[in-house]
Amino acid sequence: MARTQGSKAEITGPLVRDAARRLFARHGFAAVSMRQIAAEVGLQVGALYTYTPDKQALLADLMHSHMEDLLAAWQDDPARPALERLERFLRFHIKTSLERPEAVFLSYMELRNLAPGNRRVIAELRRRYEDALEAILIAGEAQGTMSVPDSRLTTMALIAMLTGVTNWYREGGRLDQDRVVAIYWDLVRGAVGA
Amino acid sequence: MARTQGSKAEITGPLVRDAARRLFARHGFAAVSMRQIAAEVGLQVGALYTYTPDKQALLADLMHSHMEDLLAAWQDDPARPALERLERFLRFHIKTSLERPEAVFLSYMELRNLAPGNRRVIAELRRRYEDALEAILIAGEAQGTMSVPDSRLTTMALIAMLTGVTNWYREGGRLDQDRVVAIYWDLVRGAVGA
DNA sequence: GTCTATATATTGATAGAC
DNA sequence: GTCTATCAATATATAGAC
Repeated sequence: MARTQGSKAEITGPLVRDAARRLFARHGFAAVSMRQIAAEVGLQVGALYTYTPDKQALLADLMHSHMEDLLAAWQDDPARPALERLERFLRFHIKTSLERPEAVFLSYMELRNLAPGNRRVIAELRRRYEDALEAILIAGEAQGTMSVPDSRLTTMALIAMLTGVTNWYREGGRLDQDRVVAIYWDLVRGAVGA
Repeated sequence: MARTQGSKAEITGPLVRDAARRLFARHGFAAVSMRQIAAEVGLQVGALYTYTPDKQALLADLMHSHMEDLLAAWQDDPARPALERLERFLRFHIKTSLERPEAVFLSYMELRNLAPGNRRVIAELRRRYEDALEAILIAGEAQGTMSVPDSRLTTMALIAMLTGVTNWYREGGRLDQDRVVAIYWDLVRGAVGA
């Protein structure tokens, strides 16, 4: 028999995660209390522990599922020209960063507040994401369509540059998403000497 | 009469600030207790309050003095070619970031943990620093030596890219500072279409 | 200037009623 | 599944002795 539609657990669980993600991103993991999260959802503290064994697991879970989503959503095709792959990566990264800025910011910033075991796991996932970009730069260099003197440094530089979009972009601001992508693509294309 | 040389206050005060800077940068402001800071310096908690009225003021002071140092140290010459000014800015920014990574990281990340009044002050100083770079990009566009379709976005993108160096650079690692500067300069020069 | 001791508030987490 | 009540730990900050 199917699970009860609209059972409270299936509604409240995601709400708890949403609130935690938002608050952690805005104020930092350590600065947010379980009581604040509960209040944001309209619960009392005790009820949160139906949805997470503890605060640390809540953070780790948010970061973990974000990185898994990211890696699952990124589909590359090594057979295509490297420049085309790079543009797709850029568009993917900016799109994700603007759609889920809190999750991106969390996974980027809160590694230091993870327990060592959790940190290793997330660092490894992040590494795989970085490697996806680096593979494109290496291919571009090999194909002669890019000039990338140090693929590792360039990878880190480009990701830092693109992720920075979460620091200043405001919905409904001066630039819309397509325009942002277009400008970043100009910058990145130039940076890799294409 | 001159102040007593080597009085404890003149030694301990900076030590407190150093410890706080290091710990705040590593674990985040909210995650660090006054007890941890005291222990790092070899004091008991109460003694810290000789050097700061409270924890918030300690953070604000660290960020404030860093930004003031940064702005005082940056000397631009608008009469020089924009490309030359840009290279100097890049060298200055990377040099500072590698010499004082904790201060740079703090001022970049902990705005959110400042009380509103302090936040306004630091945000304004940061804005002035960003404007110093943007002025160079605008001059480059005007001189025809750079192609910068959106000077504000490019400013934010370049600063994010350069500041990212604190995330991965390790003293004694694969690349020394001059090599890092050289590679970043290739990236930046390309990005601004020079 | 630093210590010990302490006031007061808040934290993460648990127990048991409903 | 959520509440109320509570525990033990820890937080910032202050007071007064030395």
